[in-house]
Amino acid sequence: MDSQKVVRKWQKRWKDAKLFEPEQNKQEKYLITVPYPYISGSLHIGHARVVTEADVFARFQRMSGKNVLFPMAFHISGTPVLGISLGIEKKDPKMLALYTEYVKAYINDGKEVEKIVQSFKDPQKIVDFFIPKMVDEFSLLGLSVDWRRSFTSGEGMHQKMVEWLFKKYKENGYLMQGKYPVLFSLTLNNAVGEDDIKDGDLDPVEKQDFVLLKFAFEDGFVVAGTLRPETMFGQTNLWVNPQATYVKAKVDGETWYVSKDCVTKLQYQEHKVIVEKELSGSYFLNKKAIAPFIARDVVILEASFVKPNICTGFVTSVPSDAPFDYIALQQLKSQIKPISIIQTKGFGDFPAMELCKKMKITSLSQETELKEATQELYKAGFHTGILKDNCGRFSGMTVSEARKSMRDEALKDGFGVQFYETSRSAVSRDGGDVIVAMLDQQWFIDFTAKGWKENAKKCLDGMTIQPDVYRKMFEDTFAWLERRPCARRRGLGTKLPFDTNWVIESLSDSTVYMSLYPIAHLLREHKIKDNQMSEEFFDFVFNGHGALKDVAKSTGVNEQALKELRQSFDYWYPIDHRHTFPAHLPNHLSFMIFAHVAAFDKKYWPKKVSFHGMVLSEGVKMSKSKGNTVTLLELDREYGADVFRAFLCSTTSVESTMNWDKGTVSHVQKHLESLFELASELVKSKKKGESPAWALSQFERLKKKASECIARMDLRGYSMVVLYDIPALVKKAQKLLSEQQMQAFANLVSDWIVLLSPLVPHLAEELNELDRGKGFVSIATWPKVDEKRIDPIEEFKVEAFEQLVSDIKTVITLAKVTPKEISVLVSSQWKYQLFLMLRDLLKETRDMKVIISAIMKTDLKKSGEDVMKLVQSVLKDPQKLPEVVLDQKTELDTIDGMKERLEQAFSSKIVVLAAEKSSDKKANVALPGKPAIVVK
RNA sequence: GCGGACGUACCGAAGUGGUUAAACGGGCAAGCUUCAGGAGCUUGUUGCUUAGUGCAUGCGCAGGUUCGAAUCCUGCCGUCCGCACCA
Repeated sequence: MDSQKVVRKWQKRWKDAKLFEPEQNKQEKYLITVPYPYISGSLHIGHARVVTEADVFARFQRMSGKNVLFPMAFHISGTPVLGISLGIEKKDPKMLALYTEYVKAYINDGKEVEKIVQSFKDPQKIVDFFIPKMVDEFSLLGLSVDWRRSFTSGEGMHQKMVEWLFKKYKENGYLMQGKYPVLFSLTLNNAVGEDDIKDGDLDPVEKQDFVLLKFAFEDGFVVAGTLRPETMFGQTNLWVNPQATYVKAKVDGETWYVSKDCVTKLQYQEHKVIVEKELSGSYFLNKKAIAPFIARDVVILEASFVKPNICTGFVTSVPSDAPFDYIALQQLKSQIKPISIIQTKGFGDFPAMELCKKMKITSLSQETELKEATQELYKAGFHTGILKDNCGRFSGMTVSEARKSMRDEALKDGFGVQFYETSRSAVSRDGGDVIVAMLDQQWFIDFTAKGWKENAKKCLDGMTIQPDVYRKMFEDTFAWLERRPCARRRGLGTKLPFDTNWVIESLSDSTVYMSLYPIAHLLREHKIKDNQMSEEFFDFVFNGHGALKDVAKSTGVNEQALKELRQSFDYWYPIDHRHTFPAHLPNHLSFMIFAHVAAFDKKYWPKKVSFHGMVLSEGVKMSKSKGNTVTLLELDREYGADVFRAFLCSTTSVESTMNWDKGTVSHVQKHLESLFELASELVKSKKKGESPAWALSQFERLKKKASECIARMDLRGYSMVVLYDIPALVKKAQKLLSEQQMQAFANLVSDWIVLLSPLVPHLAEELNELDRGKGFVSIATWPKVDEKRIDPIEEFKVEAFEQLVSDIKTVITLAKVTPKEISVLVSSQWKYQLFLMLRDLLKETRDMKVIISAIMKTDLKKSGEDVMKLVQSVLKDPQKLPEVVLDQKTELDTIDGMKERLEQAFSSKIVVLAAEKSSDKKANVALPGKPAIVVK
């Protein structure tokens, strides 16, 4: 079977038949969504997981009689696309290579490739190039997506809808403005994100919150920064780098001494700085300054580890708790002794000294070890440290309390100033320095606004969360959500409608975009212009607010169109189901809930979220550098959609990790091929007739299991049944049934094909074409389970036969004989009576006394001793009691009926007897359902 | 540190108080089949033991609740994730 050909054949037919383009009707609807993907190049199997799982489930819902809408759109907001453009423009070799490779996957002509890559200097060109490719690639998976309703977050309808949302936020008092520190590129003169910073993804840059402390020095202050104000009672000296350049400057009217590099940073953090003169670091050597908190003279010593481009270029020294300071003093052979200030669990008076000794650090050149030691002490101190008696009014506080109190006091009393610094030195993609800048008037979403969290909680309480363990995480997230910056100075997206200098940040603009799915194609059809999609417009379409006539008048949209839009929205909304990744929980999904409760009437709040697991390739995370990325193009070429779908769903439960491993994938591929052959064989051989009850019963049972599993989105359980259990049953039937019976049994293949359809739709369509010759199995009705067909007794008889065969084999092996005659001795009559009684009794009690006394009241008493033994052993090991207890006659007849097949199987004479009629001592070991076996 | 999840065979994994734990998939081994390869089929894959279809052990470790625990509770060990403004 040529998978590519089959995939394309059916996808074309589905498309031509508009099979997955639903409109509102009288049926119950089901709107299932997945996160819209961000464009970033070729799609790979990581992207494929969420859509495939959603698709399998969507197909099942559709076949179960619901009107299912599975739509998809594309996200282009934010800075990553800009980062790509910038990288290409600045000829970043990595970026060029990456995108050349992406484009090459679609375009053969080398010159054309280069031309396209160069065009990516314009971000819109990236969007225009990749989106059609993404649609094609997703389609290759066989998704039942209605592509008519797709849009990007850059389109007018999306932007207008986001504007509407933000106006709602504003009206509700959910927005506020304030100061906010951001990473900032001096050359780009703009805020930057992870994507704009060189190696920002590998080694993320954070903003660290320092306190600058002022040390009275000459006519002003030497200023040193610290992350650990709680250690200030342990200060012994200051450090300066004599090789670096410093300045004397007026900062907000005071005279400060700081490194030259610090000046710009101070300016970007809202300080007024006028440089008076430059000074060498050596100017400060061995001079004294007065340390804050301890109000004592400390000497300024030289230290090469002090970097002028970090903070102010001065560092205050706390040798008791800072490994760098301790080692630096050691190397200087200084007389200065550390002052013990913090009691840290697991350490004595001088943790820095202890740790350095333990880690064998003796020199400042061991920078890596020193950093590690600093980290460890920082952590240990923060979690377990308590300030000692020599720390003034802060004595007895924990480190975390003291850090806050001392910081607050320093800021309040004016000898400290807040200052942000990057966690490492960083440059933007164009090579310019990245610093921390303070933005004024930053816009925030204020989740703490009155009533908002309560409503969000109400929405959550009404939602299904699958699996439910994630509910608590939602609750925790809601609890700690406070204020979130929601707009930036740059990036693609929607401008804040009431402050157009700002672009709405990309997570905040993608919270309610699903609301466009019911109407996107209609907006296009009716040629509704951007400027017509006003606040009144969305109020009407989304919430039914306002009068049709008024809205038509104010927007210029005709009443019929408005009515249609409104009806379509009201039909499809709310979202019935969103399938997504747990990483979205603390941000996107929580924001989605908050945004819905902020802007939509209660009946449109989302109803269900389900979560899926991670994706690995060959046991590790997929990444370009590891070379284990599998793109959807490769997938299509080598395996085809059905193999992926079957592999994903059968090897991985929805919530666990999928590991793409080629060995297993090709097994699945082969399995599908043989499954196809098996099913085709059934289609060809089926004839009217009667197949035995046990086989029908087992098939019905599997059908039931598959239906139950897929209904609760247990895709793995469902896949196992349709891919493995059913073929195993077919093979068993082929072995045990006569030709005529098998031909009759083969009729079940039609149901099987339907059951396969959500999972492997292309293969199922092929089979269906063979079987019925027309129509689409993709929209067939899910088969009903006929409980009446499930017959445990008939099934038990077959199992008993198989068990008997296996037992006889064991006995033969143990007896080491080639049997001429095999006797099957069916248990004595009284044991059936006992087992039946025991089965009922065991349902009520496990108490031996009660059971025995009940049994001894009956005529079983005459077998007294044997009964006791048997009851004891059954109670000890209740599995001895078979699921179904027949009577002696039925068992005899059943086995007698198998005689011929047994004789064939063992090429031996078979004698079937009741235990009572046998003189063999083995007859006693026979139990109901477990006859004794004697080989001769 | 806080919060959450997990720990079952050689591997992935099913089973969440009661019908033989390990279904199912894979690996490995033996046998059959095939000119060969690929593959397919059968059997086996905790230990002990046996003239008889057996017994014992067993779900990270140690306890507890229960007639009965992989499953519930407690403690310990180990692994993973989140703790934000980043899509």
